[in-house]
Amino acid sequence: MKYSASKENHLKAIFHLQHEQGIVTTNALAAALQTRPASVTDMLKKLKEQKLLLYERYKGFRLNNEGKKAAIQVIRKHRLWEYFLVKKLQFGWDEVHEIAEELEHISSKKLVDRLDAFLGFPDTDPHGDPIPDSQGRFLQRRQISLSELPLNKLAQVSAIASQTSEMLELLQYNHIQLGTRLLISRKFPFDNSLEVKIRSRPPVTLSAQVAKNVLVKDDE
Amino acid sequence: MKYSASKENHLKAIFHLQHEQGIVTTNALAAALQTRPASVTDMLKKLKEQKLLLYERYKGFRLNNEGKKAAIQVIRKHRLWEYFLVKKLQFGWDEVHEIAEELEHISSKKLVDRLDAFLGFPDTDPHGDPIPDSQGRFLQRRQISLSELPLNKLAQVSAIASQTSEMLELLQYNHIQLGTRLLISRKFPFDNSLEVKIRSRPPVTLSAQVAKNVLVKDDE
DNA sequence: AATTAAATTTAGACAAATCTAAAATTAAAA
DNA sequence: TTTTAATTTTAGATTTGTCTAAATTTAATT
Repeated sequence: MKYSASKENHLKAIFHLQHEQGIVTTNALAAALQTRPASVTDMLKKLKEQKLLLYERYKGFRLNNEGKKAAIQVIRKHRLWEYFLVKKLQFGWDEVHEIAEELEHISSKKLVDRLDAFLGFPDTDPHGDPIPDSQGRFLQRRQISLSELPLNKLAQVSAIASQTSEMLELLQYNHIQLGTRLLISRKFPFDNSLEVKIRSRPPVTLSAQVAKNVLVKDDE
Repeated sequence: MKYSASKENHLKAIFHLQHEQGIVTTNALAAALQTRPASVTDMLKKLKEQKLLLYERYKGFRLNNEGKKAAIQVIRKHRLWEYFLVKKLQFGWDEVHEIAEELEHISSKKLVDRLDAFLGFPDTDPHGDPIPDSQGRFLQRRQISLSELPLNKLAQVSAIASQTSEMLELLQYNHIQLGTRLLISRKFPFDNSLEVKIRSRPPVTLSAQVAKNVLVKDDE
């Protein structure tokens, strides 16, 4: 199925917001797309019409399976083109986004798959984001600092940035190690410290300094 | 300056028709673009408005300098992408046109120039058409058979396909050799023979068989 | 030269995507 | 729990590119 560039942009933005915020609001989507809430509402109706979106007026919305599949294909194209621009055409990683915003709407599926092969089936784009494969599967997950993790989002510890023994001791004391599944249950804006929950354990508090050095990936 | 995909398509089609037919008509353009004459007229007004086109109603039209420059940039993009698809992504030369029709509308000038460098500054696309350089100059001209040359269009002999001695003798007798400037002054549909004029000489007649084996390039 | 035919343009409509301003609904605060 | 505020949606307009049908202009024929 082929969708207009504008529809693809909406699908992609909803997918990202859904992923990061759990729930998507009309205002948030309008802000993400640099457009107006009224315009978003118009588009939501069309996407629902095309059975890409679960949506009832005033009651929020989210992509259904079809919508997610479509969004992932756009993301795949975007990230493959970014990879191409940086690795083959010598662009800087910070100047490729705008161009990829255009390239991602080229429709040929065959083109994307050939490009993928030409690039050697990369699984991470120049910004560190995972590139879904031809079937829409993310083989790699995005690695971020624990301090960037949204509230109540389950994640898994994937690396420790600064491996001083003092740091490792502190983490070990708090039962945090590679592979530990955790989520942030509270954030304290005063000093940016975090309350972290590990399954079937009392919550522990981590300083901003520690959180910055714990890298996590989305849990599925 | 940036133009819509539809405008770029019109500019490109006018450029080609202008080049091949000398004069462009509303109907011919509509046919080339698979659209309606009325739609073409609408677009002509907009292109005139934007000072890309010399146009007065009912009196025909042609691109001005600005229009030509814009058209050539689109053609450059189209042909570079075709070259990329065939040489790097292993597409067949006969399956790249449609994809290039989309890619040619990506706007970044920097992208095109980087792509050009990545491809090694090719001067001919996979169909044998010349690729204009970054400044819009055609360094290579298209080679076609004399039998495909339009009426009254000046061209220059660039190659002889079948070099039998009988053929060369015949050509020599008619004062035709590499570099000869000529034009077709008449075509005889009965046997597809041609009357050919060479500057300051009486016209000569060539059979379809001979014409097929004489290759020519546009003269500038 | 008058008539017919072909080409071109205008007039008016439509679809997609967007907008502003006003109305409806939901959420937050007093 | 009213009242107020924020969010979301509707109604109606705008822009771009397209269309059909009718009118106009130019070209071709008799």
